[in-house]
Amino acid sequence: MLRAMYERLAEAYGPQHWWPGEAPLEITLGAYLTQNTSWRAVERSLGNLRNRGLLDAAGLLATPEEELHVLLRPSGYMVRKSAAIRAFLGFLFAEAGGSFERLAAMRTEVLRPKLLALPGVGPETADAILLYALGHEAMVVDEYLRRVTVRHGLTEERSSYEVIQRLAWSAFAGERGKARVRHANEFHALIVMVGKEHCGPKPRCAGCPLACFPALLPERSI
DNA sequence: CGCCAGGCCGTGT
DNA sequence: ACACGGCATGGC
Repeated sequence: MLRAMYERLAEAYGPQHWWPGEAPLEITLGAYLTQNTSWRAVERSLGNLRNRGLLDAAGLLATPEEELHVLLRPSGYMVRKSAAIRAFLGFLFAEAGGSFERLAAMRTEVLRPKLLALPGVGPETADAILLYALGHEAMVVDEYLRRVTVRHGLTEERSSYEVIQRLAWSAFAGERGKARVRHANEFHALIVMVGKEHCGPKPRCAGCPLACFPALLPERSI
């Protein structure tokens, strides 16, 4: 079922190739800043950093907290996000000498728990960093994917992150290695695409590429 | 004005 | 383990 949805979305929206050529630092910052926040607001904050030449790990770490608050203000939660980003940068230097390449060389099973132990990093942020900044085999689960699976009768309303993640991976059971990474990358990007347009708190099913997938529970509105 | 946005955390049960 | 409120700002 998930595989069919994936292919339908890919057909409808085409290749997303999220964050091609973007530096892993900027991707990581985006992963933090977009928490419960629109991407437009995130771009403003990233623009502020770029204008100050602060898309740089060492430079960011040397930036006073209060200045960071001002720069990150447009994307909200500035106190928490500033502290969280600084904590990550400290981790990056302590663990990998400030090199994303070296960080990426760590095994996922080792790295993921370390990321989750950082302040402001939950499962979605950890997996987004692993997948999009570090190229690991990670599957990102977000509110949109949760709604899609619930509204199609595939998961319970209160399913855990892990349950939804396993279901999502079932779309790529036959894939290995780089192909798996590529599919996970596209899958989350496509879910966000369809999610923004059709999967808000109130579903907007008109014109949705997934509308042709009948809900397994007839009384549930999709 | 009210609701929402690509979550996470501390607290109380 | 799970539910709930708070966190900040901007768009519509």
